Amino acid sequence: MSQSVRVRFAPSPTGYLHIGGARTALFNWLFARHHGGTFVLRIEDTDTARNTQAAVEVIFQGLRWLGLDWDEGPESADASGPSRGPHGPYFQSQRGEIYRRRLQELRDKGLAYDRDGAVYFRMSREPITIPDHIVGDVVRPLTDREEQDPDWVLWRSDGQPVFHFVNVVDDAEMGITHVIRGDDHLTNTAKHIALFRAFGVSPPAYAHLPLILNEDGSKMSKRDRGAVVTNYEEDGFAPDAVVNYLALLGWSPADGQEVMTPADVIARFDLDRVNRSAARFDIKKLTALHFEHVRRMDPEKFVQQAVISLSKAGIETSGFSPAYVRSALLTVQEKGKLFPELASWTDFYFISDESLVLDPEARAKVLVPSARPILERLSAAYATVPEFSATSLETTLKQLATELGVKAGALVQPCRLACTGRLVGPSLYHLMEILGRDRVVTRLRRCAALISE
RNA sequence: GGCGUGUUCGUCUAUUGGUUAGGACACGGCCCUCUCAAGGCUGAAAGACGGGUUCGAUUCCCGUACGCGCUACCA
Repeated sequence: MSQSVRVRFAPSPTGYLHIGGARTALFNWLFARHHGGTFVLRIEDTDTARNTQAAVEVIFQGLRWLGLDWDEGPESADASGPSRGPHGPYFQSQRGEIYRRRLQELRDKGLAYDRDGAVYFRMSREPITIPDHIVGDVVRPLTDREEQDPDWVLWRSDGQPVFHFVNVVDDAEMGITHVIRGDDHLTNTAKHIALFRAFGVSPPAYAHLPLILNEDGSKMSKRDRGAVVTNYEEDGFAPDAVVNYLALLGWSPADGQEVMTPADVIARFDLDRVNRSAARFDIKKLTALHFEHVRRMDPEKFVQQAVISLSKAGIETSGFSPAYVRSALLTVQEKGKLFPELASWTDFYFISDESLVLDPEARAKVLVPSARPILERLSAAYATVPEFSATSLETTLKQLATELGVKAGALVQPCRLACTGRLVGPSLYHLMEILGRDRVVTRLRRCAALISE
């Protein structure tokens, strides 16, 4: 079956990409990639009033950010624009002709008929078993209401086809082999199976994914910040980390590996290890995964991304040599911070000695009178140390501490504050080496001068 | 209401009749240490409840409770 797998993600452009939708897209994509199949993107934009081109753009952007590329589907957010693949158009709003033809087919077979201005489907009277790869076989008997009247509307009296109909027609036309979608469609799948049979097409395999809930177990709505994919981009998460985390919600690899690149996930992914129960979204675990990904990220890529987020925070690195920017930023890669937080960890590398602002709280705590001679001695020592390298700076500092009869920490803290304006940050000796002798000495002196006798 | 579906540490999960119920995140402690992290060691922490079946149930069956879904000329 490897060659024939065809799956699709069929979002409705509502103006944002829901995290649950992204997870559905991801599982489809993973399944296709794992089996060497085809991932189709289809836009269900039948609600013309609400579905704008901008709304389609948002979906594209979210999928692209996550790295979920589609093999068939639109190439433009414009519904009448170009597309890729032999089964277009991939916007439902452009497929009216196909739907009308399929409706006629049903009429010809005596399976569709008019009633009250709408067109009804002659539904199966028998219970339908839904074979689901995740949930197992689900028998869906008729409801009380359906006992009376099992038929349902295919085409509304306002001239619009209903979701169940277009969904099945498209899946049949596009040769979809596996329908992987949210749990909320499970019960309705009986209708879909009946329709496939009516068309004489054998239904695809089904896999209904459990839902993603908020941390407190409530349902995620667009009002929840975590429900909207673009927010993760804004908050500075690495997309690979989000993919990794999403994959782990409802699925786990047989080997128990937790930190995985998309390629790692593809290699391990299959439907047989997908859960049946809903999962709560845990931002802390996502963050931890983000740290792991950042730490393992290619340094050049890290620097590139860090420069962008620094620029967004108003810190310009373009005035410095690429080598300087690179070595400065790499001192914080191992910290695994979210990109927007990087600014407050590295700003001291890129601002002038004069505009360095000392954190008031730290200043009150560290710049006590006894710190003045320490800073003076240290600046003198650093002004003349032969080699301005991390190791020699460390040796020098520790020697001075011994000489003064104090612990190294008594020198480290004021020194760090003088150089960076804060008490936390990258490795002190490395940061000073990168800053260079002139700036370190200047900053130490300036700081010493701030302390009144 | 009816039908469907789910329920293992706080959270994500492993385990498909026999385990001291494992891991990860978060949390506590210790070590390391120039800060913050990281890392190492370590601690606390779970099978919703009640019945069966079985020599033996987290695992199979039934019921109860609770959550969720569907029950539309919404998608």
